[in-house]
Amino acid sequence: MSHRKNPQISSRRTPQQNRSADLVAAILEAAVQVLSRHGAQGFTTTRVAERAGVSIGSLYQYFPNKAAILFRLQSDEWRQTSELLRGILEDRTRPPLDRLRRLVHAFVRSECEEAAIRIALADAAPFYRDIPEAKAAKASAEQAFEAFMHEALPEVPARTRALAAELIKTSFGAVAKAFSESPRTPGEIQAYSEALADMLCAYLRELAAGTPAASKRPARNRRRSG
Amino acid sequence: MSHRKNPQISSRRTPQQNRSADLVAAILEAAVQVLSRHGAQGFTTTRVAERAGVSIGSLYQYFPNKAAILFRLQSDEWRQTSELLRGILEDRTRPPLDRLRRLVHAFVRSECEEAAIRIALADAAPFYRDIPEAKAAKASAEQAFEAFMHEALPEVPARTRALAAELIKTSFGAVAKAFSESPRTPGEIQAYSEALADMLCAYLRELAAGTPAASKRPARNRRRSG
DNA sequence: CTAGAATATGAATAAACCTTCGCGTTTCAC
DNA sequence: GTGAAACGCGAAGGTTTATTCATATTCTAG
Repeated sequence: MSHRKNPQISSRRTPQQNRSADLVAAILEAAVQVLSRHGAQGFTTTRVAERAGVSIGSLYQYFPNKAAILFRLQSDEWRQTSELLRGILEDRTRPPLDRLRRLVHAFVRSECEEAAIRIALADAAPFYRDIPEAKAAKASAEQAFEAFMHEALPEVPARTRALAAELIKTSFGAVAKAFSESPRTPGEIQAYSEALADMLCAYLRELAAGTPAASKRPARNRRRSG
Repeated sequence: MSHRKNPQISSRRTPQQNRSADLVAAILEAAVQVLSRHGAQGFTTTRVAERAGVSIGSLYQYFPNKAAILFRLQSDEWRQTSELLRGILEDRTRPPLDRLRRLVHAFVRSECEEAAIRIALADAAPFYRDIPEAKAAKASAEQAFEAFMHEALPEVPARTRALAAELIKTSFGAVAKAFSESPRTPGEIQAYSEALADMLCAYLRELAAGTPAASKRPARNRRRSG
């Protein structure tokens, strides 16, 4: 496991004039296009610079290396998605399970849009994975979700709740990503989101109803505190 | 999406004598070691040959390219896991939900063993993805799971069941993979598997009980045939 | 034993790629 | 207007990597 070098992320130079800000914007837009057209494998600095219509030297004025560009794209994306999810989770006018259902639909839909770029970004994950700054972008949504779980399962022991939270977060993101990998019709997307929402809601309902399925589960391996 | 070249998979030459069979075996074993030590990024044909103690030329006698080696590793792994899962799913002496619970535990445990190689293989997926031969290795488990779902939800409409099957398969694999990516204690693994099993079982139970949570779900967006 | 097939070798080839550096150009503060 | 700082450029350096091929060695049938 000693093969992962922690790449530099902070930019070499910070844009101060308008033209350089435009240049950075052009690079980022070009990066998205290159990534979705050529995939993670074909994502090269030369191609990005070419597509952006700037010199390769200019690119390296503002990004210390290739990984920094990829990280920036992923980071922006996380931030954007975080905003979306937080907005839904914090709408206290609706009951929790209703919000969860909306969350699923919104997220799956957002994953299916621009699926190409999301898949490519995921493929490129080895380049920027393990960067501490990565978690900051997702922090907002994480926090909102913690609050949500607390609201949805007030009676459940903290340990159980934390476990459930992680499980839902994980399955949520992973399933949506897997689903976005092969193209589907809007109808399929709708039906699938509905099923995923059904599953998560069923789980939460069972947790809220007390020890889940105590009579139906084999008695061994019970490790609940109460 | 024109960037994916369908790589050659079939080997250039088939081993006929013992020494060449040994050579292929040595290469595959070395490939596993290189992959888990250096990751998908550091997986190079030179390193594999070096590690295996054979010449790079010999490697190319039996594998047409790098992707073929990776594909072979993934393929073997899928076959192996398929066997494991099928064995559990087809044990008709236990009730379906009990089998599902066992399935979860077995799968998560197997994913957590040798996590390094599994993560690296997933990272390398862009190299061998979209190869038709890939699906054959998983077919055995797929089929067993279809049968299982039919047994577990006999009364449910086929459409709903198919949707649930895909959802469970997807979330199952994705969650296990995500979970294996960061190291955990055996206790955590156990607790997490239990939670995942709880979730899947809750869902199946609700499906089996008829239209799930009809009264609790908003009336709009109902698209069930009945 | 021997010819031919199978096998093993590794230097060489060729291509792709990341990143740097020196120099010319534009902008801005004064 | 002027000097300095910011900006933009792209050829060139240097490394890595996949793959080939001519040659040498080993095996096996007869």
